[in-house]
Formats: sequence, structure tokens, C-alpha cells
Amino acid sequence: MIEPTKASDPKQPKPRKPIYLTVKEDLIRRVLSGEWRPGDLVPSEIALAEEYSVSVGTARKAVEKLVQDNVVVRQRGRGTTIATYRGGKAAKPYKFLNFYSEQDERTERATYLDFAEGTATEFDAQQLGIAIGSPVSRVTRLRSASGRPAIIEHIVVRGDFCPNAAERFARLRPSSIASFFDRQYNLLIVRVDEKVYAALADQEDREHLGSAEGEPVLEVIRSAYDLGGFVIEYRLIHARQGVYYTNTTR
Amino acid sequence: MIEPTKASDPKQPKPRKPIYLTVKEDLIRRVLSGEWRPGDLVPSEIALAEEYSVSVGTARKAVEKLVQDNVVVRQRGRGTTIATYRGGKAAKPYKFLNFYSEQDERTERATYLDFAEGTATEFDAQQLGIAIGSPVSRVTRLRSASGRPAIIEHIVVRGDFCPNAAERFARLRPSSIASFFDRQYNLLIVRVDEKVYAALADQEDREHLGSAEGEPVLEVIRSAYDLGGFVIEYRLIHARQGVYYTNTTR
DNA sequence: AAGTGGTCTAGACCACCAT
DNA sequence: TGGTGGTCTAGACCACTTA
Repeated sequence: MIEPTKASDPKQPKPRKPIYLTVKEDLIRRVLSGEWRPGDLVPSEIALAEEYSVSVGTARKAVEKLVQDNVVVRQRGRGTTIATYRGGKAAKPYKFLNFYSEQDERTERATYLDFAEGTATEFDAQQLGIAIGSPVSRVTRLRSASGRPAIIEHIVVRGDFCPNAAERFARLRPSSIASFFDRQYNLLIVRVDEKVYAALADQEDREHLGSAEGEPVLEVIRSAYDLGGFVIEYRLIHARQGVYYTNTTR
Repeated sequence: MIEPTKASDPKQPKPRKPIYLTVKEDLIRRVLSGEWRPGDLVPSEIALAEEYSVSVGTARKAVEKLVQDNVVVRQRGRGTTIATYRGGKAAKPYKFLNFYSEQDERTERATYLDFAEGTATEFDAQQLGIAIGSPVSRVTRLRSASGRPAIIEHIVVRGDFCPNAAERFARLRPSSIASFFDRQYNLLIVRVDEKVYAALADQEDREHLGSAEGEPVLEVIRSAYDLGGFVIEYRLIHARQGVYYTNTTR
């Protein structure tokens, strides 16, 4: 049943909240509570309508909003499932990969270079929204395109949400980070922010990307948010000259 | 009335097209035909439902799709209008600006540097999807952020769609390009593709952006599509070091 | 006061998927 | 074959804008 929105609450009249939004928020609450885990089948629209005492159309609209937010995936004939990046036949939401390309080629599987547990620097703390000195895991990896090194990623992961991430990264060497968080920690990445800067190749770029001294590179700071709005990991990425970042705005 | 989808067409059974999509496409056709121009009020949902002999809910869904595509803007109590970038109280769709910033400051009004009519080079032709030698207009402008030059744009416009664009640019010096195409040519920009590369500052960047020799810059190739799917203009943009490109993926 | 979009209801039929 | 989501209908009330 829907919470009656606190009849005692005085600030009600103006921004009357649609029922479908209330239902959507309760469904998110149930995902966050662990009642449903990634890959689980959500009750059908008819079942949800009965459970929340709303019409099917309203339950439907709530589910549509969840789809927009990358929380669930609908499949005709099968049902609605909590989004998951795990393999198998079903239920992958939007992909955040595919961001870098070169000569219109997608980047290939990553090679892992380094793993470390550590504590948050001031910059880490700022990016992750945690305190300086909090535990973090650090991972470095390299991705290629057309058989040539293309981008190098320094990934920093929140230690409180993802204990022993470096060790698990080292053991599993996942090709998809979103999949890794999904399987290992039941965390669902639903949003990614990126900022792209111009920079010059540093020592590491020269070593691993084959950049020359004085050559320009793309520097990307990328933050990944989970369903709860927390930054789970951020990455400092360098892409060698020739590799590009692409985006479409509608 | 809706065209009955060619009853004689044999390829019907599998991909049955939803009615609301057919309605949406016909509404787009009417916009492209000039029946409605940017800023015009579209018939109400009830009127559309009657006109197309569908239920209000179906007409509504068609209009919702048009909103998603940046073609129309809905305002409760007022009605639905064709999207427009013209000033006034109403009807602005998504903004494609806001792409560049610095120290979290938006870029300011543009300064125009150069205007020219010309013919398409091979690169122009490729970007605009026209023949080499076709007429194009070229405009160069500079945008600042925090009082300092930040990005320089070379804009190339299709001459067949936008005759005398350089001359009009010179006369009007519009702050918004989308607004310019809207007012001058009744063209509605609904989608923008961008590719971001790393490059080194060239002579022009040193002159106008204050870049030093060997300093990195962002190079962006940006194509603007109108409602009909044509590339109306593309830009070659350089942003000096420190200015960044930002994007959120949901 | 009239008309609009925003929300909601309570049904219905269909295409698709798993069993 | 039964259940699912995808589509569609024909109403209804409300909040908001405009005249």
C-alpha cells in the first residue's frame, strides 16, 4: 500500500505528487532495500496495480519511469526484471561503455596493469564525496583499439561500499566495470558524469600509449553513480591523440 | 485521417506499427510541409484525436513522442506549440548550448570575427552530405568565459538550405545559432552530434585564445541536424586548455 | 469562465515468450 | 497455452493559463 503522504504534513496543496511517482519511488526503495536484486523478476503490472491499489495504467507509468532511469528492463512476454550487467540472455540496461573510439572502431578488452588498496587523497575525497583518508581501491588498466593501445584508466573505488575491490579486480579482471559492481557488490550504476579536458601526454602515456613528448591527449574525469546517488568510483582517463570522445544530444 | 498503410503492401504482418507512431509521423510531415511553423499552436489533444479518429490517449502518446524529439513543447493551460528558439515567453526546447564551461562558468556571448560565402571543400561536402563545390557560408566566431577567450568556432552552413547565411550572420550576429536558423530559415535544429579530439594549439588559437605554442586544445567537430535529418551546419571548434567539455549519460 | 495539458481509471485485444 | 508487456479506448477530475 502507498503511504498516504503524511496527512499531517501541511505543505501539500501546491505540488501534488502524481501517484505513479510515489509508486516509482517505493519500487526504488524496495530495490535499494535488497528485496529485489539485479536480475530478479519484478511483479507484473497487474500485480503491482493490485498491490498499490492503483490502476494498471498508473503502475505501468511508474515502471516506464524506472526504465528511463535504467533501473529495470522490460521484455515483452517475459516480464520486467531489475537491470543487471551480468551475462546471460536478458536484462541489460543502457551501456555506458562505447565512449571512446578510433577510426570508428570500438575499444577492445582491457588489460590490467596495477592494483592497490589505499586511502583517499584530497582529490579522491572530493570526487567520491568521502573523507580524506577513507579506504579506497585503485586499479589501472589499458584499453586498445585496432590492436593499438588507446586509453589508460586510473580507477578509484569507494572502499566502504566495495571492500577489497583491488583484490577482487586482480582476481577477476572484469571486462565491464558495471558488471563487476553488479556481481560483486550488488551495486547498480545508473548514471555517469564525464568532463573532457585537453592535456599533454605524461610519462605514463608515453610508456603505455606510445605518445610522443609534447603530444596532446584527452583527459577525462568520469564519475559513476549508483541508484542511491552515491559516486561508487571515478576514473582519470587519458586517451592518446587520434582517439575521440563522442556524444549525441537530442 | 490516417493513411491505411497501403492495404496492398504485402509486408505487413510482423512489424505492426503502433497508431501513435503513425500519427506522430504525420504531425512531423505537417511541420515539414510548413503547415505549422515554429511557435505555432498545435491543435489540442482532443482536436487531434478527432482529426485522426483515435482516442485522446493515443493522440497524447504521439505528442509525447514529439516532445521527446524536441519538435514541440507542451505547456499546461496554454497548449502545445512547435518548438522555437525565438525569444518570448514560450516554447523553447532542449538547449544544445551549455557544452563548454570553465571553472564551472558558462561561456558568454559570442564575438564574430569573419564571414564569407564560398564553395564546399571535400571535407565540407563529407560533413554536410552535399556535393563538392556546392555553395556554403562560413562564419568564424569567438566565445569567452570569465572574461577570457575560451573557444573559437568555424561554422560552415549549407548554402542550398540557407542562402546568404554569411551576409545575414554579419548583419544579425545572433547569440544563438539555433535561434538564427529558426528565425531566418524556419529550420528547427533537433539533434547535435559531437566528436572531441585532442590537438595542439595552432596559429589561430595562439592569436585569439591566448594559447602558447605546444599547448593542448580540445578540437570538436559538431554537426547539427534539422527535423528532416539533414546536416544544416557543422562546426570545427577549438577550446583552449582549461576549458572542458561535459556530458552526462543516464 | 473556458480550454488546455497532467493525471488517473477500468477495461480491452494483440504479439511475444516460456512452458 | 497462459502470462507478460505493448497498445488502445473512452471516459473522468484536476491545476493551470488566458481572456
